[in-house]
Amino acid sequence: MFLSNFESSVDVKKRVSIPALFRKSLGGQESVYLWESLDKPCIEGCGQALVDHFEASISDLDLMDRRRFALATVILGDMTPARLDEGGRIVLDAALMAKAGITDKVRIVGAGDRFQIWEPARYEAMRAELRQLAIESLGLLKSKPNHSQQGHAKPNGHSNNGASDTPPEDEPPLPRRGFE
Amino acid sequence: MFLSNFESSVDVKKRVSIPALFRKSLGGQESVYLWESLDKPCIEGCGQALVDHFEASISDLDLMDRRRFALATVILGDMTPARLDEGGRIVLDAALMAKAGITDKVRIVGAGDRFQIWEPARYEAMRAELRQLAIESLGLLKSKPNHSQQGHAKPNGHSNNGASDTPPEDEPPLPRRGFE
DNA sequence: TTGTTTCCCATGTCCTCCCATGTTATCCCC
DNA sequence: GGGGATAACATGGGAGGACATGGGAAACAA
Repeated sequence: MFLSNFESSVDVKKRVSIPALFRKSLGGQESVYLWESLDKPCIEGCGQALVDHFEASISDLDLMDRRRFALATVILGDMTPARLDEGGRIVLDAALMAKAGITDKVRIVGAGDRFQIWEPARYEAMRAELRQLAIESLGLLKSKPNHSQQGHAKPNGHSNNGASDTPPEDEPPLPRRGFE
Repeated sequence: MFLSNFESSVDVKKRVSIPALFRKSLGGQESVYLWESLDKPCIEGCGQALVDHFEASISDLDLMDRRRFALATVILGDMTPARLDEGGRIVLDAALMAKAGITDKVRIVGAGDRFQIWEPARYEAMRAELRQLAIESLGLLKSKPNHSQQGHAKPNGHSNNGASDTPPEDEPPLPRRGFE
C-alpha cells in the first residue's frame, strides 16, 4: 500500500528516486510499471501485484468483447516497465515525461494500490481543487458502523449530502478493487 | 480511544512524545499516521485501525467516482507514517509542522478515534471560540431537570493514569477537557 | 566513432536506533 | 501515614546506517 508523498528531483539522465517507503511497499521488487494516467495529467506506477490484477481482470472478459481489446491495448499496451537501479531509482521515459509536463522536479504521491508522479505545480493545483471535494465527501468515510477495537466510529447521524448515489453503472470497466 | 490532552515540547530534532495514555490506546503499535486536518489548522493522527477504515471505505467507492480519487489523494496521499522510537516519540514532518504553525510546543488532544496536534496558542484560540459558542448554546440544554453530576463518582478505576497531565496552573483553566 | 543506456561506485546528508539523564508517579515497607 | 526505593516517563544527545543524488565506466545501437 502506497502512502504519503515526496518531492524528488530528476537528474540529467532522467533518473528519479523511488522513495524508500514505496520500495518497502514493493517488497523488494526490482521493477515497477509506469503508464500515462487515463484521467489525470500525471504518470501512474505500480508493482507486479496490480499489473497481475489488471491482466487477470481483462482475461475474464469475453474474447470477442471490444472492450476487452480496448482495455488490453490502453492499459497493458501502454505500460512501460522500469527497473530500479542499486540506488532505488528508475529512468523516466521521455514521452511520459512530456505528457505529464515533467522537467526537473516531481512529486511522487501514494494512492493505495498505485503511486502517481506529478509535475509539482500541477499536483498542487489538482490538490487544491480536490481538497474541497474531499471535505464534502468525508461523510462517505464515516458511515461504517462495524469498527472493532478502537472506540467505535462516531455514530454520526448526519446522513451525508445525498452523496450515496454512486453513478449507476451497469458494468464498471474493472471489477471494484480496493486500495492495496 | 484517545482521551484527554497534553502539552509537550518539540526538540531540535522535531521529536514529540506521544503521551503514554495514547500509546496504551495504540495497543503497542509502533507506528502512527499523521496528516494535515482537512478542516482545522492542526495535525491529526491515528493508529492502524482508522487507516484501515479509511482505506476500506475508499475501496468501497466506485473506481470512476471522482470523490474516490479526491479522498484517496487528499487522505491517503497526504498521510505520513511516523514510527515511535523507544521513548515513544515520533518525528514531525517539517511540512506538517509549518501547516499547523508548530514550532517548539504542541498540545496533543484526544478526539476519540484520532488525536490532534495543535500549536498551543491556536488550540487556545479555537477553544475560546468554541467555549463562547457553547455558552451561547446553553439554552439548548434547558429542558434537563436535574443534574446527576454532583454525586456522581468518577468513572471507575482508571483515573488520570500515570500521565503527567499537569493542569494549566495560573491561567484561565481549560474548563473541562472537552474535545472539539 | 558518437550518442545513449545500464550498471557500479562515491559522497554528503539526514534519519533511526541506542544510550543517558532528570523528573514524576507508584509501590512497598516501616 | 510517611518516606524512600523503584519503575515509568519525558527529554536530550550521539553514532552508525540508510538514503538521495552525482558521476563515471562498460555495454549497446546507430
